Amino acid sequence: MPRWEPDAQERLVGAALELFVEQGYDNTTVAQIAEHARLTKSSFFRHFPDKREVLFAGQDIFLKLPADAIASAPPDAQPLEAVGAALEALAGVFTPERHPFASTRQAVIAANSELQEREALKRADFASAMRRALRRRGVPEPSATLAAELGILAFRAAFVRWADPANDREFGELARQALQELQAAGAALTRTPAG
Amino acid sequence: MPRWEPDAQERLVGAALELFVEQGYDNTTVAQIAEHARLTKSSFFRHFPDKREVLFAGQDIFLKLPADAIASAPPDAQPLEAVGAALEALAGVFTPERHPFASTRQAVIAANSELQEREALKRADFASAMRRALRRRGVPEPSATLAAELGILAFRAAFVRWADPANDREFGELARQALQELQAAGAALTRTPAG
DNA sequence: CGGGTGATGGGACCTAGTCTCATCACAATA
DNA sequence: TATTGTGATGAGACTAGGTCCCATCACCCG
Repeated sequence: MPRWEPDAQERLVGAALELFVEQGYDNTTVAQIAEHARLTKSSFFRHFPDKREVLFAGQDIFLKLPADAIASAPPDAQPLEAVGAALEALAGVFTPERHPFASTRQAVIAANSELQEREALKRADFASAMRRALRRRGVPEPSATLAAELGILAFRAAFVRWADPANDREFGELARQALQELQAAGAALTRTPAG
Repeated sequence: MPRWEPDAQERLVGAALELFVEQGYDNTTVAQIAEHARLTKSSFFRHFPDKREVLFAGQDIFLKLPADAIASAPPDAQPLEAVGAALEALAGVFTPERHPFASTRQAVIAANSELQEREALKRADFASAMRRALRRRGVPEPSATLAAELGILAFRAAFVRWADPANDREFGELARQALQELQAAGAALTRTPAG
């Protein structure tokens, strides 16, 4: 039995998303979000370091799951195979139930450059985590960085397709496909060296 | 004869960098920067939309120069050749005179995540500009995105090497080399398809 | 029943950023 | 010389994000 009304953080996230959709990110104050979650501004900042973070709660798994997947890939797996495993490790995050939330959230982010800025930083951290995991496998530079960035590109493409309202395919499958498409494009690009 | 003391923007940038180095980005207020440039807080925000932007003044050329270079590349040039031309178009920006400023600035950014966030966004805009320029040449997706991102990776690697105090090589040359290294790594990665 | 513990409320405080209005330095013109 | 226009600046009020500190409250444990 919780001491106070439970799930404060989830309430804040829900209230924030709701208000952002209704009246926009800029026109919503932290005090409003907190109020709608039956909390105060003080408590909001106990749960999130700043206003933007309320839309990036729990994103730490994007650092841990893929890195673990890369670390535990077969020793003889190629870098891009490990990256593929990293993306598939995230399939559990993108379930059909979370589809409405994810697409709404993405629409809010797309409407605000402050949020896109934060998202860009998160992606950079994501890429960095995969890069480090690949380095630990002995993948040299610049291959590790390149493979990690290919993973990010595949992730972005897969997410866009997954978030489409008409989509009914599973994220891991979309990610695998996106990675293969990038691989094919990369092979085409590097087949005829530039310079 | 200028009406007021000239070069207000340059004075603000100089004052900001100086203060950021001395006492850190967080511990420096906009009012302090303005004061050191013999201006007021009001004027600061007339020259820059926010505090971070003072370190990204004039970065618009990173959108225009590369895009123009890609647009004016020979019609039969491969995507990565166009990207190479885009990076070389920036050589004029990275002159030896700007070396001290650039490396100091980069050290300040490296010490503050708020600034890294802004830099990540700028890089995304940079990549997007190159991607669009490639699309206008008829390069299909995902090749355009991939080539643009390879350009960003090459740019980052080249900049790090150029900014090294011991470096005496020209930026365009470093960029070309970085791009070729990435190309080689990409060929190695895609030689043995994953999955 | 009294003392921890952790989440919360409340409010003071600082600074980034916006907005409005007055002022100033100079140019152009009469 | 006087007038008027223009663009950059100064000044100050105001909002909101974010920090900090302290009191309070709900519950657990001894």
